[in-house]
Amino acid sequence: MPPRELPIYELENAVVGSLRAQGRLIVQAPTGSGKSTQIPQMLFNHGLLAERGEVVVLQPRRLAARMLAKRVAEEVGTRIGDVVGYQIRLESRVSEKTRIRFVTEGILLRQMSFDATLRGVSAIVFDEFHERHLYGDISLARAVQIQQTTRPDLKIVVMSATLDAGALKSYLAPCEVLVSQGRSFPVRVEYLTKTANFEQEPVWDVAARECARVAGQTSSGDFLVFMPGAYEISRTVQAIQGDRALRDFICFPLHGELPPEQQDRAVARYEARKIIVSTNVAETSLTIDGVTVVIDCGLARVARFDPNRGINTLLIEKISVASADQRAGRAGRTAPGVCVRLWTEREHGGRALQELPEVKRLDLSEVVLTLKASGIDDVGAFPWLEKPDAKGLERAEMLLADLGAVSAVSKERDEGTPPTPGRITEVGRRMLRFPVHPRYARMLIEADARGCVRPVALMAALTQGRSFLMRGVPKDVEDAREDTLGEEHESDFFLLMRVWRFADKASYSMDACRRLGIHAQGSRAVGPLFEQFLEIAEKEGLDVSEQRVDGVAVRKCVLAGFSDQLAKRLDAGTLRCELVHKRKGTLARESAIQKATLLVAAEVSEIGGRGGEVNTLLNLVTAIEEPWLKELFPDDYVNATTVSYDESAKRVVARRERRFRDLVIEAKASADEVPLDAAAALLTQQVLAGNLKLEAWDETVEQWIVRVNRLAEWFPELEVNSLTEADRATLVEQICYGELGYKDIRDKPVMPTLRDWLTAEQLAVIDDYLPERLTMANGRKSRISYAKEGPPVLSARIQELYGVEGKFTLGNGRVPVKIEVLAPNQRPIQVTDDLTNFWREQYPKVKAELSRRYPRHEWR
DNA sequence: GAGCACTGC
Repeated sequence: MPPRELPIYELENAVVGSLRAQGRLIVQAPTGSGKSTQIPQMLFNHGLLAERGEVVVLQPRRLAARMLAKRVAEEVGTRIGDVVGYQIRLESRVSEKTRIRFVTEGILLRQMSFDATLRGVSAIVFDEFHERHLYGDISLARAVQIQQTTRPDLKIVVMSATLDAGALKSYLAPCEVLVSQGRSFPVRVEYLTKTANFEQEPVWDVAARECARVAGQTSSGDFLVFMPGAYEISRTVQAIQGDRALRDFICFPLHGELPPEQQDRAVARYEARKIIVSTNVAETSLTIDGVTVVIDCGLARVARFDPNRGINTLLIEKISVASADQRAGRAGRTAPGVCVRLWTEREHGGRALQELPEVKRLDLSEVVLTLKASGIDDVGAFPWLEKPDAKGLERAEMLLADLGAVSAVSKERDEGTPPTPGRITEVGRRMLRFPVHPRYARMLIEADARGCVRPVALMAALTQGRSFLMRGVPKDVEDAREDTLGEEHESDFFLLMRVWRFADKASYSMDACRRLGIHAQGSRAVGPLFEQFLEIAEKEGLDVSEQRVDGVAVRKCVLAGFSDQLAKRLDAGTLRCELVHKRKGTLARESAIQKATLLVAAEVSEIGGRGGEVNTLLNLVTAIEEPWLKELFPDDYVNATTVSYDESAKRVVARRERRFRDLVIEAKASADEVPLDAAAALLTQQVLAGNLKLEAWDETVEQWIVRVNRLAEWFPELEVNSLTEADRATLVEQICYGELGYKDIRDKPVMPTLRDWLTAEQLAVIDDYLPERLTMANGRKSRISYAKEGPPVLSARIQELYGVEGKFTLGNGRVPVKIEVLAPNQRPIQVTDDLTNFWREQYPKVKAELSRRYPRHEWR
């Protein structure tokens, strides 16, 4: 189609007019409308750029940047790199003459962080903004800031296929939204009428049943089934192949871990109708022709970063409405289609509209460092389009401080007050020159001091992209790996290096790579990155000379970058580990480092299993020697005798303990003497927490404490100190003093210690003033109970009270006593403070009733 | 029966 006939040209006048008036614009238009190629040209042709200014078009993918530049160059009629150019990592085709420049997201953000005025840039176009990549969000926010301050003439255009334009519009206000409609084939969406319970009927069985049902209603077109992962896919394929109604179909699995030829087989065209069972690869990246039926289970595995624990998670979640629409659209590429959703319409209404933007899901440390380099210290106050969780920002600040990239964040602070924002340090600025995660940047700087920049640069390059070592390979591949690569006991990084060297030597040949289970494409990308890192390192004055590789030096660099992921093996026999920060994890099966007792994991991921159980896996492991901890982090390594309470022995013991931050590396009982006050304090803690019970501390003791407190209250002239909760702890501590174990304190008398609370004079009167028992006029003794509040209470059965009259008092008549009259069964029937009154008023009625119920008792 | 898919400097 000639460019002028593209649907986007309906908007030409509006685009130009709006940008002249406001400098900000949102364009909403679907794929195929021509917006990516034509809007930059409109800006250029209508004089919206300064005399030699350029329009920078932001693309999320390198391939798109390159292809779009090529197309636009053809349309403009120049060679690429002339008026129209592109710039992506490791590749730049621009010149002095370039006025339309397609770039990928990282390029623009770097340009902004090194030149805050964006000299030479007249306009920025953000394409595919709905994908909401982290760098897209940040770049837009920075562009708006720059426009508001130093560059009011800068034009900003945000474009997307689908967009929640409301939030964006108010973020960019004042700003117009222009909409262009697209064209596509209709897809009829069907829902289940009843919620499926995948616990009872597995998702693969439901999917196969729906396939069979729809197959009976259609006579042509292929099927595409979406599943969350490889395991569910293989079960679905089995279920489909076992279904007689589907025997005319051929069925293929499709996911990223499959070898390329199997992926090709799934996508190829056949005479017979086919069913492809796929992960999300088929949602966006792969297009499959001929599909008219989509069966969508509505689930996907989603990767996130949990800032609370500093752990990556990969768990099965419900997909959003936008993602479900994208999947449904796969049925309407070539003809009208059907999409069956394995959930109800009602449940659909409760789903999230969009996936969470990256800024809510990813580790933010690199972005925070970039912002601080631009002078934005308080990143919480940055005008985020969508503000990340405070926890995520805090986590990033902490990591950067640990790495020395940011001046230390004060760790002891009051609950609720935000941390003081740290400032970027000189080391932080040097780190930022390297386009890698701050952990690896820090390792490169450490490597300079230890003479191992080359291997560390290679390690950084090896971990940039996807892992290129296939998992779960067959036994023969495993054996081939071991034969070719040898054993490794020090670091998974070293094994990866050997894998890459092997692939590099074999010129990334498919055959050689397949033999060892290597993704050829992935390993091919390592070399150029390695070169780039070495180039930057050299420019930064690091020592990049070839040296004999010192494995110890390299492993120390790994420790410098990942000290917060130090782990200790719990037992020689298990893979379970304990990490710094009270986390737990399991050594991954595919790690070669199965024997180390102390290690650092460069990858910590939480993975959801089939039955919903969750596992934290430690991967990309490096064995660590304990003395390095002291060498690299002298302030965090402790080797001291500590005194602690041993729960199983119920005893305070001295231990020789070696610790890194809060991770105990080893604790051994020590013959050292235990200081008695420390022992008493620890035992007291256990007693007060209710874990240990002092048998002698009974109800009588509690009553005694109440009596002391009431004595202080009612007889202030005695100057008795009342006994508070804190005093109680002091008393327990006094009782425990001199003892080490529970067996020493369990039956230890407590009253002697408690009696010491009072002076001799006070002791002399307490039993007199506030006695435990009171002798009444008839000669009988009755118990008196004291409570924290209210008068003392004398309780006695009616028969015990015969012959007693009037009121009772204690303490020389100062404290009136309540009398609780009990029935023969000890149940209270009346509370009174005057017995004479009771005998006269209530007793006759009580007697009538009770004497009938208890005829064998005496009733006067 | 441990583990989606991407992408960028």
